Amino acid sequence: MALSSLATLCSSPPVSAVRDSPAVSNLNGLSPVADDAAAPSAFLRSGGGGGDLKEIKQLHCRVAKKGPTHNNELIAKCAEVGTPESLDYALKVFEGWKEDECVAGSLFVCNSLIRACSFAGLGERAILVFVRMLEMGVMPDKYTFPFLLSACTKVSWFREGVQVHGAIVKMGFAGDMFVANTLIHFHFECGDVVDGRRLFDKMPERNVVSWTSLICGYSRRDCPKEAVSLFFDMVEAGAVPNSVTMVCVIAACAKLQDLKLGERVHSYIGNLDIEPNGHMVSALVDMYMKCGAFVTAKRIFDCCVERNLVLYNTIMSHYVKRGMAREALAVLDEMLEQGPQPDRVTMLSAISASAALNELFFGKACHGYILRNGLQEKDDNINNAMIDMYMKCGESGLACTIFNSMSNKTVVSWNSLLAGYVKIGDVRSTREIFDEMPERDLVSWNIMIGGLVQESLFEEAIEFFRMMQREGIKADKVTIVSVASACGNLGSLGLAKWIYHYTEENVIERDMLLDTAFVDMFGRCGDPKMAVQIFEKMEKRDVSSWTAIICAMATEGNGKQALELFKEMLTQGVEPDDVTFVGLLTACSHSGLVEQGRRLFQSMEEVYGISPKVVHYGCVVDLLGRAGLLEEALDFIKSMPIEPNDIIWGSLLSSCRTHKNVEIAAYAANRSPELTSDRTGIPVVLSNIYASEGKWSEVAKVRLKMKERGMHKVPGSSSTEVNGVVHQFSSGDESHPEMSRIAQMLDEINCKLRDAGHVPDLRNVLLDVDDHEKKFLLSRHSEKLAIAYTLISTGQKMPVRVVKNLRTCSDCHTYAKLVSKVYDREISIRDNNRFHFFKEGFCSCGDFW
DNA sequence: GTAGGGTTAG
Repeated sequence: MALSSLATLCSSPPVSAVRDSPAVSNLNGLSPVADDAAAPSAFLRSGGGGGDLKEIKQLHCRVAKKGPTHNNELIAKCAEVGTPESLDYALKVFEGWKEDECVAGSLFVCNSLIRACSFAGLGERAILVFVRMLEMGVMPDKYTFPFLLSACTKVSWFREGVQVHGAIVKMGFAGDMFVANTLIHFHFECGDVVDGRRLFDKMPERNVVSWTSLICGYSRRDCPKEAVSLFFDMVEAGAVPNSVTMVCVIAACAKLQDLKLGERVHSYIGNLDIEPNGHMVSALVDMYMKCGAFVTAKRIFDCCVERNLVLYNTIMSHYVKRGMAREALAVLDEMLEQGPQPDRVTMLSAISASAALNELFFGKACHGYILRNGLQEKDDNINNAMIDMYMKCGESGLACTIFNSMSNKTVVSWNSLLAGYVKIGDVRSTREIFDEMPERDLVSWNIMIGGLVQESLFEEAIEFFRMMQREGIKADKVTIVSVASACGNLGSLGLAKWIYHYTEENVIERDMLLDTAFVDMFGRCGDPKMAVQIFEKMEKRDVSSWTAIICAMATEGNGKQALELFKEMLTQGVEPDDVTFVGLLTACSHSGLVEQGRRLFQSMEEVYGISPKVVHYGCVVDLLGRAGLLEEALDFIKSMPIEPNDIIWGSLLSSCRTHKNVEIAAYAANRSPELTSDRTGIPVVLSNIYASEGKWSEVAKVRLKMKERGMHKVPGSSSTEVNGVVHQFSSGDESHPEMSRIAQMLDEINCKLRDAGHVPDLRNVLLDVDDHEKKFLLSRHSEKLAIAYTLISTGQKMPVRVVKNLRTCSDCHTYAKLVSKVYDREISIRDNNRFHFFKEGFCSCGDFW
């Protein structure tokens, strides 16, 4: 942590506003001992201008009786000082001016005053001066208008600007190049691209500023392509770009995120012999960062000795965006030691960095600094960023205090709060805020949908997506990434196809992230062909894209293909991450590739420097257990350097079930920490193992234990989609409206299967009842209900797709195989672990799962 | 005298 920064941030002299701050009481308690002497002087500087105003007043007293000429002197002095106070003072003097006091030189003074107002960003005062000078009969000249118009532009006073434009034309100054240049700028800032361009085209002669205004205008109006192409036109036309032109065109390249183009434009700086300045360095660093050329950007930053505020802010914001929050704070450290005084943009990055690092202490220090310097006044962004920071640091109370104190809550303020509650996982508050919002935009919906997905409320996420459509909000790629994830988790191929077509029909921008989400979605929905098709068409693929396709292969049970893809990924120079290994190990496990799995696990740390997490150990336990190597799996667990969790023991247990090993099962169950927690997986599996071996007294013991702890078994449930409607069945469920037809069908299937030689495996019934009852219960497993319903509700040869919440039992597996043959239907069952594709009596898993 | 870089939420 940047301690010196903290010390400095906390030791600045407080102003009255700090006392009213919600955070301040805490901050005062936390602040290191104030040591003003150690703080950089810039930090202690007060507002400035107070002394100058005193000087102005003294001057006023001295010249008061000397006549009108001296008023000029006084106003010129005010303009020179240029603070709001001094300009107000000038206006007051100006107000008292009488017409006959105007003398030669007054026009010059008025122009200077308007110029000063424009510089200070005080458009209103500039207009006042202009109106007053007209009243007094001081006629403006061509020097009056550029600053007057630019003052209007700066404060977005477009109505007044249009009036000024009228005055310009009436008074005959429209032909002046300087005035025309300002008019171009004004029109572009109004959003009036066409008129701006027309003005440029009509100019009889142009200078570098004319070109630059046009290039800048296009770039800022989100037409960076036109901006860059105009730059080349300009060079072609023989006009010589200067450093301002370069800044504008570099900014346009940054917007395009086109590194090649950026480098080409960069080379002009040397070729045209343009002296590099601070503005240009900042623009270049920003451009290279936005184009992903981090090393080049960093080199330019490091080489620059005279680092100005914007350059620091640029590098800081990019560090934060790239997840390098510590580095961002190190930059702040350097600024506080030697550099320019941090401003509101600096603090926005500092707050973001605090939020990313969960550094509440530092965040509060930033809050204090912001209040002491009044940076939060008139700046909603700062307040919004602080809401975000406090929410991320777990201080929802402080976040709400800031939120409630804001007089001008924008949709962004609401969204920041909303996103904060999503991050804590507080679905109820999120929903309440969402309902309470006076206005919702695309981001609000995206936060809500993303939040529901995060909380595994996939159906609700889809429902919100539909609601969003009904309200006429057009989804973007961020929405679709969340929705695709929801579809993938629901495993509904119909929904997946629908959302995919929605994206194509609505021409929603595709990027690597979205394509990767689609690959993942189709992988999970049992359409690996589609996943591969999308993957192959991708222009750029990162580690997540490769991982998604590897996982798709793993889910399908295509271990060999998964390993092939991994090889290809390495050839293309993409480094695997820990998630990639989850996919690879799962793939090996599902395909019985024990040796390959062992080797991959070994290589994780040795070759790729990735320390295995619990989930990877779980995969290996699964790999060994499924292959029947239960002793080795147990030894492996015993040798783990980290504490095995419920999932590890659960995985071993379920292998014990498959391979009927009661001893190891009992051992594992007793080691599992879950028996003392309130989740149910392990006791259920254990009781199932005892049940399948007919050890009913043991079953009763485990069940009693569960009951005492208030646990209950999660009921098996399967869903299937028929004509776009999802039908849900739970085990033994008779509530479906078409239950009598389903029962009839179940009987028919049972007869046909019996004729085909199928004997129900009654060990799958985990209750102590007679065989007749067992047969009945077995025939009502949820996947069987779903299969039967789909068979009677869909046409011949239509595939049957079932999604199950638990692992499918061995009887249902055999059942599905035979149904696929007897009824000549392709059947897929996605259980909580993988896909099974049944066709002509065989399953894609090769009975290995 | 006109034109320029960095900005919060998904």
